[in-house]
Amino acid sequence: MARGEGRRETILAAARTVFVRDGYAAAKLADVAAEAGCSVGTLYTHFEDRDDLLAEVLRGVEEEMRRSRGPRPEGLAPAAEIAAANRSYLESYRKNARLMALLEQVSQMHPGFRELRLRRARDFVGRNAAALRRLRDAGVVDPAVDVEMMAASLSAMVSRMAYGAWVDGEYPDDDATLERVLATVNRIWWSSLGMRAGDWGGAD
Amino acid sequence: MARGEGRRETILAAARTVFVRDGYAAAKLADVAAEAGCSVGTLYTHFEDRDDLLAEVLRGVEEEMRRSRGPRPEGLAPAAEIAAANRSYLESYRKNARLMALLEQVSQMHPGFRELRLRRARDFVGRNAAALRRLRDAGVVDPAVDVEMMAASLSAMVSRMAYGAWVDGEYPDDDATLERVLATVNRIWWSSLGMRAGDWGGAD
Amino acid sequence: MARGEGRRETILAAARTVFVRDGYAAAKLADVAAEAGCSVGTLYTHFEDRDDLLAEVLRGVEEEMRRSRGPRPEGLAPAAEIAAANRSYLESYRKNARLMALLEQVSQMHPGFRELRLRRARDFVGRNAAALRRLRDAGVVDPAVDVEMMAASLSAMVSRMAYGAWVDGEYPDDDATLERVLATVNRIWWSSLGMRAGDWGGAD
Amino acid sequence: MARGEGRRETILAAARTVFVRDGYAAAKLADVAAEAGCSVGTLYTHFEDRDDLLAEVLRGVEEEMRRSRGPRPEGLAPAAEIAAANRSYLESYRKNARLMALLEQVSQMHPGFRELRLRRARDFVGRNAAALRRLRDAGVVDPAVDVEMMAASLSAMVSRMAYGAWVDGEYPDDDATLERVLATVNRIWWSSLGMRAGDWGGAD
DNA sequence: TATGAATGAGGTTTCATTCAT
DNA sequence: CATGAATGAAACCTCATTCAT
Repeated sequence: MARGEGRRETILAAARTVFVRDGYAAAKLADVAAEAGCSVGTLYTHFEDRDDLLAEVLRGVEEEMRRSRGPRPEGLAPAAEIAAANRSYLESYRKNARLMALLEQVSQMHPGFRELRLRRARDFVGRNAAALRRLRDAGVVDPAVDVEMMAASLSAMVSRMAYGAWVDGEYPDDDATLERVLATVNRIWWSSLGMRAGDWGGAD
Repeated sequence: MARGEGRRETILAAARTVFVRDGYAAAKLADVAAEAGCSVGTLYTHFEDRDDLLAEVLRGVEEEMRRSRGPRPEGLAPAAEIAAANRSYLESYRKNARLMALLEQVSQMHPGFRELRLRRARDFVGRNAAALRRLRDAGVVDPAVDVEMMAASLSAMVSRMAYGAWVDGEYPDDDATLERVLATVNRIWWSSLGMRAGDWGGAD
Repeated sequence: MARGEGRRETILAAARTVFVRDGYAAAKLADVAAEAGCSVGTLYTHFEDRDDLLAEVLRGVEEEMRRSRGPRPEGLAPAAEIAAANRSYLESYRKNARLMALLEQVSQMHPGFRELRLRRARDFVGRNAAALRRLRDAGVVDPAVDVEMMAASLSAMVSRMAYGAWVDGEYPDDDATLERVLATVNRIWWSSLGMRAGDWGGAD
Repeated sequence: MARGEGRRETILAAARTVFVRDGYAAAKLADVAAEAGCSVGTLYTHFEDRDDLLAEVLRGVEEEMRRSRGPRPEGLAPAAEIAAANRSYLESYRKNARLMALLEQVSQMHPGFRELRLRRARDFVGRNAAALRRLRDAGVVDPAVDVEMMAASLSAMVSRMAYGAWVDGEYPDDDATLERVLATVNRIWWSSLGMRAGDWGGAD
């Protein structure tokens, strides 16, 4: 119906809906077409094949998340900066939980999807590692610390907690849960970096 | 062919090989039968269906892991106890990484498999929470701490690091990587519990 | 191959051929496809599944039979009306004997098919009961008669004789058999309704 | 367990239960073995194959029915003799309705089973034809009547009504239904034979 | 560009039958 | 005679992809 770009976007939105709703294995192109209000043949006018369609969906999400995350805030205290990054990550994850689950699922099947997930993870780890390096250079953190591995570990903790909370549904899906998770991971971050309780005041 | 003594075990081993090698979706019963040296029909003499076969494979791994993990060691210092638990978990994960990946993959498809994974996760978290409670009652850990959430977070960190190391292959698959990961997560555990560096001496 | 105009009809005809020739259990979709000159997958473009295909075949026959039977003729003497109805039923049955046998067979397996057969039977009985009621109200038939049961019995007789003649093949499959059966069941109908021989003159 | 004959009878009883309960297509030898308390292999010690087992079951029922029906009663008035035969048939059918349905079902698949059913039907028709011939020779019935066809028709009526009542379940399954059916078919019999109402008094 | 009927490869599942113990 | 694990042949059904209109 709609021309050119509009049609492509419509299909992407429909595919996102269907893939997220039914999972990778159960999602059928016929359903995507129905959701998009076009025929299956049309899908092949705009996308290579089933996996290409999914890849585009995921690429779109990555873009979206990148946009929603602003630049590193200036002038925050280290503790506050960490808290802000964690909050941003958790909120974003909560909003896109079904998609993150989908990404997790498909990343085991095709190397292409795996790269997508790893890129996202490395991006998060990388930014955290940079923050750690700044703190180390500022003398806040013990110089002997394995910065790369610590950034990876603390990042892994946050992302897996998000998975547990909003994909596995291990806790009630409400704001209180987010705050509780956030408070805990923040505390672990700070203490791991050698910050004393006094440094945290009102940080969150 | 065989008299049916080890038949079931033979099939389980073959299924483990094939499922791990090809992934859930691509694994074919014909390949399992070929690997086991029996006909496809025989699989149905011992298992309900394809999913039952996989479930038994995974149940077997759970059992195996449970056995490989001995009882909680007596008389260790808290820091050493934590280190021992983490080492045990990481070593076990490393040995069964492909299966853990498989479990991750299928747990998104069938609730039954999901329960299997969550049970394993909750078991690990639960034991860690118990350890935390002991430390809190002993006055080592700040009484204000959210024990459940902290146990969950620290456990999540360890398990996700294992996933990154041996499923994603983010680091070289050697003993040095295991030690590096272990040192980092131990340090985070200890500092999160308020232990000072002096408490750790030679713990690992 | 074809453009899908008569595709559905082609498949229905092929299915009818195969189901009638091989019976419900032995009929294979591969044979239906071969007979229809299309691939097996195409069957699923037009029908839910194997049973849906058979149901549509049977529904088609029902329709066909309904059309072949005109409205109740006006101005016939009661005896002649009965004779006409019986002739119409027998001729129709003879023409579709294999399908009636198939319907009999499958109606024991799936409730849906059973309903199809019972609907057809009840329709025949119902029309006969209506005729009986008219004759009772006109004083031709003894008012004490159990109209429902008598209509059911006389209908059962006609339908089972048709089954014996053209499914079981108890008599030669020729026009003389039809006339012989018809003469006999007509005579039973008439005498059961208290009509004397004089009423029948040349009725048939 | 039991020796020789006893074992064979046990299996036959089990097979009867299972075939009647599940129908020909759904009946599984494994269920028969379970019901009989033996292994599947044992079934093959006593019977050729699945169909042979069913054939023996049906042959047993035929025997049983033959025994339950006594010799033609002496000294009854014709109307009463007819009524007695009809009652006997209907009662027997009602008792074995599930088996009659099974026989109907399988008689379309194998000629052997078909012969079994036709033999039973012809037996009933034959006895009725003999009665008719006696009545014709005694001058009760019009000599012009087609005795064979009339016997077949009236027999078909009775048997199909029994099917409708106790296989299709078109009426309540109680004694009143049996009496109602019986009264109706008797009346049709009698009037078809030219007997006047006065002849029937208390016949039933 | 859009359509949607046609394709067909391929896996899972069932169960009567056999035969070594 | 009894056992029951092993067999393996079939058949249904799915669905991504194509291509004539």
